[in-house]
Amino acid sequence: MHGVLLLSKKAAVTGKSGLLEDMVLNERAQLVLNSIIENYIQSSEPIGSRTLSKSLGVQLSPATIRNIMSDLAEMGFLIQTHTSAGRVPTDKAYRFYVNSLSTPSSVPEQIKQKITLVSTEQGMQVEGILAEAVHLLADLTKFACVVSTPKASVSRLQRIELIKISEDRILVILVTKAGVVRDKIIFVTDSHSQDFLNSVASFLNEKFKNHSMQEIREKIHQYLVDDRNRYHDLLAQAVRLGKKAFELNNPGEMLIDGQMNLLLDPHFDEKSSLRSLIDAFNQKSEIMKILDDSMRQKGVHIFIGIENDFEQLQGCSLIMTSYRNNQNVLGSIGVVGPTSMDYKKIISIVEYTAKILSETITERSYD
Amino acid sequence: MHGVLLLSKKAAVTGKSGLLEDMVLNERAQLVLNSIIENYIQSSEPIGSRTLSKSLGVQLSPATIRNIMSDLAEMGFLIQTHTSAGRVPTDKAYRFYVNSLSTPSSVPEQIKQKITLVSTEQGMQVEGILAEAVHLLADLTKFACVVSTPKASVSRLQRIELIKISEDRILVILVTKAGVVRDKIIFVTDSHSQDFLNSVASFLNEKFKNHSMQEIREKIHQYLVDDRNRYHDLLAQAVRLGKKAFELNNPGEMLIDGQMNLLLDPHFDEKSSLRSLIDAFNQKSEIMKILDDSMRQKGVHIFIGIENDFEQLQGCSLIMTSYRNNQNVLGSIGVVGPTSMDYKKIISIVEYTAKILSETITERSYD
DNA sequence: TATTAGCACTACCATCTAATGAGTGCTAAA
DNA sequence: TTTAGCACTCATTAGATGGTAGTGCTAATA
Repeated sequence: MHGVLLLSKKAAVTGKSGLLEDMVLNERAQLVLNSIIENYIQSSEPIGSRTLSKSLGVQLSPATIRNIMSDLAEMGFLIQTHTSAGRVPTDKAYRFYVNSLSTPSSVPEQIKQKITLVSTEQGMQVEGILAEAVHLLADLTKFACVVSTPKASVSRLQRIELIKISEDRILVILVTKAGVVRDKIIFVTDSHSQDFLNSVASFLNEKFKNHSMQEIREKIHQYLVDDRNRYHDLLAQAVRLGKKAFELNNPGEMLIDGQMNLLLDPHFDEKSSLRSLIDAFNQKSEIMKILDDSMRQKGVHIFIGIENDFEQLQGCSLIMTSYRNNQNVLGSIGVVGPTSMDYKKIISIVEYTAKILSETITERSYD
Repeated sequence: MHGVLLLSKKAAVTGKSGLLEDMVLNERAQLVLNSIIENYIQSSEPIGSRTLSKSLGVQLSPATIRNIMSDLAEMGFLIQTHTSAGRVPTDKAYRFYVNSLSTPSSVPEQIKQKITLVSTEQGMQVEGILAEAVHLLADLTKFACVVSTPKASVSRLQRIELIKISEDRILVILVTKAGVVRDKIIFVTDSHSQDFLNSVASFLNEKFKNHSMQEIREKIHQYLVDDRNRYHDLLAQAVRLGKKAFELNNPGEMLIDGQMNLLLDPHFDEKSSLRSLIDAFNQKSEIMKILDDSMRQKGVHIFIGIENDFEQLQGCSLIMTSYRNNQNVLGSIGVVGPTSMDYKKIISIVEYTAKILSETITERSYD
């Protein structure tokens, strides 16, 4: 026996029990599986036992590997495209692989250098910075990338402005602490002078500065349920206008970049999967949901294949993470790519980009 | 001879001179050429003389048509992909075809009904309306569509706000008459109180409301070259801040939608042309140039194949037109598609969409 | 008992061939 | 001037073929 180099050879592939249920793979099976996955990520072509035997660090004959592969296939980690083809990892395999990536690999120095956001120097605001970040990410990963704009509701008020546009229209400008400027039109039934609007605005600013939009909406609601006759006219009007001004308007937006990168990927060259992708990106609301979900928990979120709930994207993997300023989680950013992506690399790039993005936006915040 | 149905049969295909130089096509040649183009737009496949003979309204034998085709090919209107293939129109042919479309065909009623912008009802501002318009256009044409955001320089000032963010940063909010809200950060060396900024803002508002950004910049420049000691402190400061505030910052942006539609088009299925397209859309500045150019002149602009200066897009045709409010031309909107697009249909849709967009934005303008 | 060599088998792939067919150009007849 | 007829070209398609990369199984081996 060659001793050291050979790994433990217990019952076939699974752990000591030998049952498939556990899905506890012995060391050697793991080694083989990981090697298949990494090879496949590289080549995008089915991996055969002979190829693997060579590329594998350990000395194992093709026949042995075939046995292991056969077991792995039975357990659902591998499939064959046809009888005499090599094996291809399943979603389950990628999940196993990703879970086994304990130490988050660090970004190579030369890529780190590329991850810088320059738009901030040009007096650009949050949206511009986000656009740059998502473009950068698309460029580095060569996949499609998405980023959600900061949720207004979590952000705190820096300032509100009311500008009279016409007799029945008022332009509301909300500036949040996060550095986001939102504007919208509200319609009113009776006309107000700009002076009056200024008073209302300064009242609202005084009252609500530093409060989150959510809080503000609640407080205003409180005012309204109280007997409003107790308040003098200005206050009553201010509350009424404030209600409209702070009403949740836009459901939040997202920016997409690099969609077309996916087309160069060999995995999406069939027409059917292409169409499904196009549909997916047209239905922004679904992607938005995934982005929103990723906001709620810390760390990088990985959806492999069918793990995401959006059918059209179930041929893809998503790597998502949130970005924040020093106060709040603001939104999330991530990539959409083939399930056979280089997870190690992509995860680290997404993570690092989000980090830089967070730093940049924190710098830009108004606290 | 059959008389009526047969068209004039002068010397071959060109006018009476028989010289190719004129490029004056006789009626019959035009008929054939137009028919080839329309067939090809429909089928995306080379058109043969037999096919044409059937689909043509006039009674002409395949042989005769071959003669005409041969002449047209010699004149550069048609090419063959290989010796025994049917003919395919060249850019020159499309140009001829488009020029001969005298009466702009009207949009079918059922498509007209689809061209409505609803975002305006949700208190959305110009950018939102533009996003909806370009999305709509992409959906109707099934090509890639672009729209440029309103140029700040031509638009007139509705209002400026200055908000103190920190000791050295001021948030400038510019509201233009066109309904565009732009924000940016300016950096200052010495700190100002918010009260002071309010005074400056109200001074600037008073002084410059309804002036175009261009004018404002010029006036401020004038103030600066005048002996500034003649002005009291507020004025001097106002001018200095105003200079920064009104400085041209962003070069204007554009929104793209439906890029991926192009992939379903049979003309872009080769990898090479795909790559060139991806590059094209990554280099927004070049497309921006074309959009800018289309702003300067009235009407619909059509760039067929090589007619646009952007090499990466020379395999495409662009249909562009401007949109406006009741005061100014604000930007332009259009589609990018294969040279074999259905010009009649696309032109009319672009035109009509731009019209609706203009109306919607005019409604939204602050005049 | 685990591993490996050997072998039969499978299915894809690239290459070749021949047949098909759409389309042309030319020529001579109408 | 138009058209019918014919020879010719060339892409596309369908079979046929040999090669290749892979498998599963079995029996020999360490």
